[in-house]
Amino acid sequence: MTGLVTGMRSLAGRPGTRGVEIGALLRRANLRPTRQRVALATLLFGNGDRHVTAEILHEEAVAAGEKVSLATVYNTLHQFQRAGLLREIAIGGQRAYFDTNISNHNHFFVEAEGQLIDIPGSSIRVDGLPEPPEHLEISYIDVVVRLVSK
Amino acid sequence: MTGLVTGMRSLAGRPGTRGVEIGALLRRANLRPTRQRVALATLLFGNGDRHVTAEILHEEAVAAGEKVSLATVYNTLHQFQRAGLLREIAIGGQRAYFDTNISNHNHFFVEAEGQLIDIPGSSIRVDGLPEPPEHLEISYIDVVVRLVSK
DNA sequence: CTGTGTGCAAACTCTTTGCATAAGT
DNA sequence: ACTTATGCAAAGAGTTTGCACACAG
Repeated sequence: MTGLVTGMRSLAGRPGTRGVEIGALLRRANLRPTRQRVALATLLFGNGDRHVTAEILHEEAVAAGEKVSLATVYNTLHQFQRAGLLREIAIGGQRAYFDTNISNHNHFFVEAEGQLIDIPGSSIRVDGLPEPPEHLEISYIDVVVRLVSK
Repeated sequence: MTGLVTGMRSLAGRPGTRGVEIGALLRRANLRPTRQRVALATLLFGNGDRHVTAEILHEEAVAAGEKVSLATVYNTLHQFQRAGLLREIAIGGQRAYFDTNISNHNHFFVEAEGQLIDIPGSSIRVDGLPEPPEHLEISYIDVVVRLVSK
């Protein structure tokens, strides 16, 4: 059995994401560039890869002076996810994390702080995976490396 | 960089678990063998490895004629987990899964049905893991292989 | 008896939804 | 104008908690 690079199924590539291109990014995803979406997208994609919860993103938007409701943040995160701009990370617990890095990669999870750290997709290889049951195929492989204090 | 077998930190070994030993199992964990705990432990450990949610276990207990409240099922699952008899699996979503197999292993997750399937711990190897950040060490490595219909 | 466990209901957290209003094209 | 998005508040899931009663040792 040969090694497998982990990560999610292939997605449409995401364009460069600085400043003024946010509108185009949204339009390409068939999402109207409303004020709220632009604000959230700017927070998410305007400054490198990020891991956010709905609540964190909402707080940031409010702190930045944007009038956005938490419900809209949830809706928007899911719209972005459907559009392939975000990926949801399963870390257990009740809070949902979204990752702006949609390329092949995995995560360290610092249990004490609920903090996620990227592991480049090129580093980890998973070997020895059994065949999936009949009629099922691998969508993607999640690797979460849990960290605790030494 | 060398390969790592995935799984959780080492735990006190669990004894064989058929029939009459349940009481001893509980006592060893410093948990009084109450009627409810014995009933739940029997459902959990009496018949091979299992993956349950609180709700499923509660339904089974009720179906088996046991008078147990859902709150007690939650309490009991967490007590068992603290005692090292169960492990919680992070599959994302809001439902918490508990696994009676506490040895090194990982999971297929059938997204359509919310079903978990064990992958023996001896099969999977993770290679190429970067060093964790300062002062942190690996607690365990979660590998969840998500499956979808072909 | 004494202390621990249980059951119930209420509280809590996170998330989703329905519907009137607002905004984009 | 026409359609889609937003905001609010309420509902919904899953889970936890407080406290009186019940039970194991």
